Amino acid sequence: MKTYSISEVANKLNLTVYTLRYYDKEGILPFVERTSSGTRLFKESDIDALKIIECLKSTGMPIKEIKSFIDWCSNGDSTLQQRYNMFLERKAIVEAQLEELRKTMEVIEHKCLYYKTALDAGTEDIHKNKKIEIKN
Amino acid sequence: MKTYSISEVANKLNLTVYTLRYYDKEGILPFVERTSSGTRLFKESDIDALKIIECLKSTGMPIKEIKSFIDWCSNGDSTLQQRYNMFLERKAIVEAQLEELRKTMEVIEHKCLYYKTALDAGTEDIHKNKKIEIKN
DNA sequence: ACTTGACCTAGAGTTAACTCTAAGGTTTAA
DNA sequence: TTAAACCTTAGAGTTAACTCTAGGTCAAGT
Repeated sequence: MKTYSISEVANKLNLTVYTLRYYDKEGILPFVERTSSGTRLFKESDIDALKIIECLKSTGMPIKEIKSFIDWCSNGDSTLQQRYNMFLERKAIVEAQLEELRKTMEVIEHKCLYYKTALDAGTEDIHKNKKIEIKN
Repeated sequence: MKTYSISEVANKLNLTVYTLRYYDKEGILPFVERTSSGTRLFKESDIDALKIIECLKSTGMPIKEIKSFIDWCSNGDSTLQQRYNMFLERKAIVEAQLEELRKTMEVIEHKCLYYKTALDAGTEDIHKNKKIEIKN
């Protein structure tokens, strides 16, 4: 079975070796094996697990909570319900994030138009009588 | 013209008074006026500006960069191009964030299904022969 | 044999964005 | 007039997630 060194994994996943060692220190890489001399050996499945870790991280999940999940994974089928609940919760969080990001996008797009108009007019004053214009 | 105290603004925008004072210290609230005794008085337009600041912050923009924008705003029409460019750049960033968040959502939804199936079966082993099943 | 380059750990340092404390000033209402 | 409930500043403390350094081990190539 093919294995990868820490720097190979870092390259593959766009992380640094420092970050991977930090993750290991925090206990979220308990599955990574070592050579007799102590060098980490990452399996293909370890890289898959790291991709899930990065996915959870991208939802804003703190490393301590990711550790709970990893611990559950190590504890087998008795933790299936917790893991399912965790992903349902994450789903709700990401849905809320998407909704907020869409709102943010609307504001930003509105500002793009605002500044385009101002730039064409040469002055921001073009927007000064906005409310009066709406009235008429 | 109606004005608001720092704690009123904090409540209105779901921030703390500490955060607002920190923003002021960082120089992103130069427009907020004071009473003769030094108490901050927030105008309606200051609250609007804070909403834009929160919008930019939600895109991951660091406060130092937000300060550049606020400084440009203080410098009038000569900075319209910079401000326009900044919002175009932010738009591209938010588009990328939306795209990544959608991908994250797909992974999370997949995991929800995965754990639902495992939970119904009572064991994660139900997923063990996945690749073989696809072959047949 | 020895250099090179990758690996290791422990632990210190960094950064951003708060978050709070201490010490003090002001306003309001009984 | 005095207590409560605000407000102020300077500056220290916190937290998460890295990021790096020092000092050392190990395996491969010349």
